[in-house]
Amino acid sequence: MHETPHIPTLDDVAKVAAVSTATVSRCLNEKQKVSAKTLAKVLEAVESLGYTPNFNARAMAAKQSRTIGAIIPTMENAIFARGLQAFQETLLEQRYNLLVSSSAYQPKLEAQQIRELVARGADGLLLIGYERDEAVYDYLARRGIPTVLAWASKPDSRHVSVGFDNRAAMRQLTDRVIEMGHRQLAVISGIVDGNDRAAERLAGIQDSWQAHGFHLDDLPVIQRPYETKSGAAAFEELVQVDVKPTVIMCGNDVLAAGVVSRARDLGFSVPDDISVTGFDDIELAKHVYPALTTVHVPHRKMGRIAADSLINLIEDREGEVSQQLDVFIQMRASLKQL
Amino acid sequence: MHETPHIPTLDDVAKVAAVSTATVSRCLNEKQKVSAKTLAKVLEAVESLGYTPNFNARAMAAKQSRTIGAIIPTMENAIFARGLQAFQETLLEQRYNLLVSSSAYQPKLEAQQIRELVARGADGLLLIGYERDEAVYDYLARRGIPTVLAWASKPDSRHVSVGFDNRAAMRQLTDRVIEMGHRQLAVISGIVDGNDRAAERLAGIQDSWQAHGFHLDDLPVIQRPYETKSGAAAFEELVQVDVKPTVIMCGNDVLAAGVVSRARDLGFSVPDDISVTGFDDIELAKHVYPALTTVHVPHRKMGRIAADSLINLIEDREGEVSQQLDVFIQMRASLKQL
DNA sequence: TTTTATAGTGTAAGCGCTTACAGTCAATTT
DNA sequence: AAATTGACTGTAAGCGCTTACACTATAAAA
Repeated sequence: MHETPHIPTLDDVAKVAAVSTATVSRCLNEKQKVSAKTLAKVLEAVESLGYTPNFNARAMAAKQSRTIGAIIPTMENAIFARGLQAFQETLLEQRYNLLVSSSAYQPKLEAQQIRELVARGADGLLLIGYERDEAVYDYLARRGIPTVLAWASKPDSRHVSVGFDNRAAMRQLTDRVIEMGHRQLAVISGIVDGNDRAAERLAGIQDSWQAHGFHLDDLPVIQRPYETKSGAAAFEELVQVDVKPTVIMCGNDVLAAGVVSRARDLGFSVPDDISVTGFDDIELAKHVYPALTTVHVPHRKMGRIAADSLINLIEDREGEVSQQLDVFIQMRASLKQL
Repeated sequence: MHETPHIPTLDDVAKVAAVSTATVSRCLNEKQKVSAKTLAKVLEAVESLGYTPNFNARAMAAKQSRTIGAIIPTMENAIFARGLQAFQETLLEQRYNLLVSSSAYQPKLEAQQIRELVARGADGLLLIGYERDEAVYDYLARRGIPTVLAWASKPDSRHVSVGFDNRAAMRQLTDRVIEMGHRQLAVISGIVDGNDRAAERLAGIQDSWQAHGFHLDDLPVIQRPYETKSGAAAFEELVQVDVKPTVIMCGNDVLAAGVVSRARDLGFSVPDDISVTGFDDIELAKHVYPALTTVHVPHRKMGRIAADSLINLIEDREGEVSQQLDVFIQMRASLKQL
């Protein structure tokens, strides 16, 4: 394929510095085991040759890579961006590197990416949500790959997770909505199939709805992918019925943003004609107009804690227990008292 | 650290299938060189053992990794998300994998990440913008690492780039703004230091401003990081002067979104009291209110072409020339004729 | 039938590193 | 002075894979 210019190796450095490869390796990884004189000599050789260690060789020989893999459903909207950024920053502080890939919400693809990352020697994995094929967990267990599940929480499960209770949070939001006088709800949920967070959120709404004595049949629900345009389209469907909803509760802020803008384009006033709620409290939620009432999730905190837990797990330290974070309802203009 | 369960290797597979490791390797990589019978036998062994190839070993032995590295300034806002997603999809189609890391707009960190990815055996690199230390380019050249620069375009340079002319685009937008009667402009630029895209965009505004016979001294410019809250804060500064601007041109949509919401919070009507423009046409631009007049960048197309170019480069095929993509001005409500 | 391809397989030499182990030598102890 | 220690350093055996090369059948050609 390519002209291969000579790339300096440990051997080259060793030769130039007139020491053994073992010594060079020590200079790079365990300075304290080497005399100051040797260290200087070696570093100079490294410098002059422009040597960079070959990561693959190192990982293979050392059987650890200081690399963490993360697989998120999508990079295309900001749902995971903030948490992941914090996750990465925390890892970096501890000299771990992050490899990210995205699964496009497809379990098959996710499973493949997991293998991919493990094959790459990831020391640990960050996965979103807990619902996946048992075979995947088996694989991870057999390989002894420490794994943290985030963005969801299942305290009773045997996996360590750092997240929040999607269901309870959504139930709480729904309680609030109903308290505020709304009786005609409509729901635009994410696609629940293969997405436990979406499923839990929907369940949370239903919990509240039933607890208030209403019947599930009277709760219109449509499922759509997490994209603003899906939210927009769904809105049009929902308002074409006889009894218009007084509030549309969305599975996340992205859907809600789509709803709000389409509503405005169609001449509806939010929240005077119709209220809208979201979930996640991403940037977008503050900047659409009217700003979204939503569930605030401490994304950065979650990312940070997930990183710490994972590293603890990898380094066999204590403190790797699951954590359930608190979320709260962020009231903004898109939801109105009736 | 961890109990190390036995992880099956090529040797194990070879033993179980009663063939040599070379044959197993062929079954995995060059099926056509192997008899159907052997293939079946081997695949069965692979299956029964739950074998997954060790990536590091493979990369080391084969001296190629089918991995592309990308370093973007940030994952935290959506500027790069869409293009990167398309980039990844295109790579995947050709069986290349993507490794992403972010440099937080710090050249030093970027340089480090470049070495990191190269050390990991990346077959090629995607970098944003062209402005970086010559030493970095030297390093890349010495190692023979094919590199594509995106989100910017410098046709005369020796590097291959897939992007658009930030300066010309912003100049065009500014021409439009001035044509629409605006004479009191104010600019919220990104931080231009170490960010050639931001610098070019600012230069584009200045080009137009001067071409229309105005003086640079009369063009208030402030630089802020690409965050909505910076845009919001900058807005407050800009309107505290005697002669309020009739339009605020922002270095990108993120800043503009911040401006628009803060303006509203402070009781300004956009665009009646003040117009606002952005750049990039990310999702956010459509969903803030009023929607942003901005420069539309074909992010997905750019990502796709960048991927194709890079692969061509790596595989020494033709067609790896730089491409400059067309952008256009997307008029929306945030900019008003005076 | 003998020669010559050809398809399929095995052998073994690395790829660039880490690290157990052994060795050297000067500084301390006894 | 001999023995012990400890600080450095070197030797060499892998880590799990790919691939050049050699080899063995079998089919095609002569």
